[in-house]
Amino acid sequence: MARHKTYDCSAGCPVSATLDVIGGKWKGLILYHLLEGTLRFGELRKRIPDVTQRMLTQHLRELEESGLVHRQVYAEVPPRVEYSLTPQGQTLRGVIAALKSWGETYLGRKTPQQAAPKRRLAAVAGR
Amino acid sequence: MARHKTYDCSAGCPVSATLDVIGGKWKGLILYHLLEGTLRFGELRKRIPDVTQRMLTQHLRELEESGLVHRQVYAEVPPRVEYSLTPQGQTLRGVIAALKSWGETYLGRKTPQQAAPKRRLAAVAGR
DNA sequence: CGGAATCCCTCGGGATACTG
DNA sequence: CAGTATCCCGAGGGATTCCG
Repeated sequence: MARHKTYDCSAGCPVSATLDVIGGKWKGLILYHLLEGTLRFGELRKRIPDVTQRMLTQHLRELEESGLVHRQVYAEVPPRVEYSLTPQGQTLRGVIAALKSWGETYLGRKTPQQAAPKRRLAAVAGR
Repeated sequence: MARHKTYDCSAGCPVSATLDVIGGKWKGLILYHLLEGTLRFGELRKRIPDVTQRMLTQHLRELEESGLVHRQVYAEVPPRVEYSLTPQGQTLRGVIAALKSWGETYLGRKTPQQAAPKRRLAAVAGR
């Protein structure tokens, strides 16, 4: 999103800024897996089965532009490209951990499907 | 309408699950502001200047469906609707705090602008 | 005041094919 | 293996208007 979305409340809302950086459809997963160590392009694909190669490439590029991911190309045949987190990327560990932790609790809690709040007869109250 | 994304790696990736819930364009901000207390619709709009009423309503609905936000309607004239976090929504405090904290550091650090890693070596295609 | 309903356009992102 | 390049569609989201 680095260059697409343009709500530049960049200066005012760090919360959004962070979400903008890690909020892509697959960025959270990519970062999560890279936190465990360096991975080749193909390895990332295996770990994130549903991502298309196009999206994986694109998101990796954006993460690279954001300074979170390092891309190491080896001049070999066949080609080899390894992705790893930059020092700055490593600082996301706590954030990702928080997201994961909360997500686990959330998923576990809502499993039974929380009946949709029927708003047609909205709850009314006086005061 | 507009159910959020539906990549149901729901079981496998809590990180994505969380991002799916708070990753909307304005959800982070909405949650952030609601963490400070109950707010009326109009008050939220003022705090998030760039959001349109349509998007604000839509995102609030999704957050409500996710069980994070409570919507309290008062049968008055003129109408009054107050939004607040549910107990479950409150559990996001730590997550939002982490996002905010990281974002502040990130924004501060990248200010000098980390020149794009131009790999325009063989790249010819422009547009 | 706080929406709901319409219109409409952008662009995220999937599928597929080709390449160094 | 690790990408690029195209095509293309549907969701996301802005602006505007109408309503209880």
